[in-house]
Amino acid sequence: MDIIEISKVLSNKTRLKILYWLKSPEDHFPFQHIKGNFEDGVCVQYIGEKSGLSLSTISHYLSIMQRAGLVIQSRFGKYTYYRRNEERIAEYADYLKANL
Amino acid sequence: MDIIEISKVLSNKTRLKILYWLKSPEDHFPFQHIKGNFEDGVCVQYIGEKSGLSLSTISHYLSIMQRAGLVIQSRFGKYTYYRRNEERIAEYADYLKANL
DNA sequence: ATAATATTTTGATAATTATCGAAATATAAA
DNA sequence: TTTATATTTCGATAATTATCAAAATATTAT
Repeated sequence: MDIIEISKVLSNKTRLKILYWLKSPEDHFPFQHIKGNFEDGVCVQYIGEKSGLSLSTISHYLSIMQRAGLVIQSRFGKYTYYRRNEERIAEYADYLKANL
Repeated sequence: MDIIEISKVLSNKTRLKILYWLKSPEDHFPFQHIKGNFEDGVCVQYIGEKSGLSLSTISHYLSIMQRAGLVIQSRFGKYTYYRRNEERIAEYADYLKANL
């Protein structure tokens, strides 16, 4: 469990918001083409639009979030979906509680 | 509970070490002048020496750690002691568990 | 009062992170 | 197989953080 890597991810307002939005995508992302449910998460475009930052920035954010283990990426055709990695997120909080 | 502020503090190896050392000062700081116990924590010099960084850097680190609520400062004469703020630290982990 | 010691603050530069637009990839659609 | 769309990667610059040495403060000891 890399506290430094995860803390860096959490040191940014937009990344925290992304994590929050992905808790309940139905409430935060109005519609999505193709896959009607949110099982696999939300695609990069939508997250980008909602964030107000450029897609390249958001793509980069999501990749460091995934490297840190906080989200899970899955690609379907030309779309990339991201969803929370609930296990890891809970694990991190537990780890801090026990070791910080 | 400011996740960003606290995460920034935790995004640094030396600051994490300080938090760790302060868990059991007796094990990490061999002796201390004047106050024989560690009730009030450890003084800046010792933390500085152990860290290998300059005192000005460590003083600055400790002040942002205190601003974030993770340590408690107390001054006695010309010495400043720092100790962990266990309540806040535990609170933070709980907060992440519930809200991240 | 003066000198010595501990800590903090300031000012500077190096290193890292944020962020964009453009270019490159990947894949689907025509 | 060209074209259009989604995403990622690259290259650049702005903003923030890291870190030091020197100067300024605080307080004790002479």
